[in-house]
Amino acid sequence: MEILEDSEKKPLDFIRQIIADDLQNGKHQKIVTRFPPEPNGFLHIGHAKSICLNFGVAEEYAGTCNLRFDDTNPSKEDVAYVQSIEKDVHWLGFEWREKVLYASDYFPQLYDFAVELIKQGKAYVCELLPDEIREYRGTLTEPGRESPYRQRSVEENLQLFTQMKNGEFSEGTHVLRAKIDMASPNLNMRDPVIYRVLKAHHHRTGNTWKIYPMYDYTHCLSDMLEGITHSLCTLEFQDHRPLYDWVLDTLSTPCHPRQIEFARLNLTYTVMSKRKLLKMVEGGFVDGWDDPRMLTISGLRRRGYTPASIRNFCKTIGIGKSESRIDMGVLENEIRSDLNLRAERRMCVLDPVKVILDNYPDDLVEEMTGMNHPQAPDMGERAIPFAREIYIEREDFMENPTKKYHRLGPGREVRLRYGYLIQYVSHSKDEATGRITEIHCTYDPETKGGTAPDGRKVKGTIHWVCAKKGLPVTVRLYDRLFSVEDPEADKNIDFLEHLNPMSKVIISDAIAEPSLAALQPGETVQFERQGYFCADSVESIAGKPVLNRTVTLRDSWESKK
RNA sequence: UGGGGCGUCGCCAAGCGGUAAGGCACCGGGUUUUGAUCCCGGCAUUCGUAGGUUCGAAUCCUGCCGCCCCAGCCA
Repeated sequence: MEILEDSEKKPLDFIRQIIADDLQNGKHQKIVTRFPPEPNGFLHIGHAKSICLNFGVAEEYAGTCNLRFDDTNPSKEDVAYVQSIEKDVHWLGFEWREKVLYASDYFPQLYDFAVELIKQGKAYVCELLPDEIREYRGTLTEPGRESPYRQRSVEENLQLFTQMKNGEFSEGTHVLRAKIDMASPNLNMRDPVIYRVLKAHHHRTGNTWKIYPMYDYTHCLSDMLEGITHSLCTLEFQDHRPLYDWVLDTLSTPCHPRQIEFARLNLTYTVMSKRKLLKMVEGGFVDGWDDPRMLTISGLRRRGYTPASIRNFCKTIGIGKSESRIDMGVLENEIRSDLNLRAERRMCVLDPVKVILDNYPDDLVEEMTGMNHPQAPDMGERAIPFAREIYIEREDFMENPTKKYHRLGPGREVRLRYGYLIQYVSHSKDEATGRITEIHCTYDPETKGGTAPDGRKVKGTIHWVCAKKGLPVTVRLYDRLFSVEDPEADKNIDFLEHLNPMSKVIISDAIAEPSLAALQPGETVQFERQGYFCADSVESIAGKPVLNRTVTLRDSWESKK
């Protein structure tokens, strides 16, 4: 089935308005954006927002978007991350024209620009210690003081910078600083460090460099070198824009990308920072970065989210500058509406209780026919075995049913989906626990398939699985990771205190209709009346899928009762 | 108390001086062999707040209030 994405016209967000204007008034003929992750962690749903924006805008306006790794801090980065990031961006459905780019590819040019800055008298080597630099920087309300090394001659700076490059100084002793304004109300402009000594192994340049450029200095120049027209980043970089512009203006570069900031994504019932995600992984609170409860791209993929649902989600929430927290229900709604169209329907009993049809032949096994998708006959049908003993959901039987409850109970008749109408006879239970052990019913032979020739109506239709032919499966019921909307609301309470203890419930004795044995890893089906379930891509084995619940079906009964 | 941002329905979000789009949620009703889907209908006299300009303001101006970000040799 075709991947559906809503194509209704949405008003342009403020970034697209700027871009459309720039194109229309001729400022640019073609737009170029970039997605610049640091390879120091896994991508999450928040990155997806940025990816959809940058690659999306490029697609919509016939431009290009570069995937560029911002790898200027070798002490935190690793190739393993670049691989997972590339995989995730591809999986979301985006392509980059040129080969993958790296800020580290520009190290030689960045170095030359630094020399140029020194020659202009706009940068100097500072020997203040880290603590001293902080002290000299001043505070939010008091201006900083100038470094005693600020007035060095160009020659001396050149000499010292060369020595830095040659590895003659140890980490923390020398930095190259831009000479801007120690009294600026913007702390980023108080002679920011642009190069530091770092003797770490870099995943791409190895040990050739002993000094590494800082983000602010690197990013604007990398953008410029690639001819980026619009450099889109999150709100916290707003204060950095003057520095971004200063570097490009001071070096009088041939082009000057425009940095535009937008609000990052926040969702209810989760946390988004890399640091906190890392803490959950390292603390063993989740089963790794791709735990289906994690809102990492790899976690969502394993959970059963589709690329289209994530792209639609990003489209729905839009782009703006106000900080917001999107209701998790919006994301869930997107995956439901996508899966509703494409997932085949199946039956699976999660909490089985046996039903015996007293008047059904002892050794007969019939084949019932179920639609793979009631609204899409072209998706075909499958056979479902039926016999005297079946399992139904424990919650589909009630000893003393209320008026609104229209499932099985004393005196009740219900329909077994694609099966027969059955009539309650008796039930037995464990007196000690009150737990129902068995239910006896009779079936109406005239109602095969579920319709009564006399036209009588039954209120309830329940799902079932043949006891003899059913396939035992392991099902994991995943739910929101946290039990409160904003786990970070109270600064005095560790966010981990709010973990939802029921976020992962493993059911090892569920019983599914036999056709489920054919489910391939990564494939998703709808268990009727329950939700969408995806065969786990790493733990499923041939003929025996392990199922992850992606999301439940909407349930208006749950809220009514 | 320095600087930079943000404040439109429960949650997002259009609106760009001419009299409040849309989505999610929610509430009704219809269809239904999934209490699902689908379909119909309802849901801000009001735009943080107080003034001002104007025939006319959510949109322009001023003050006030609230929230977020910034003092890494992280990105």
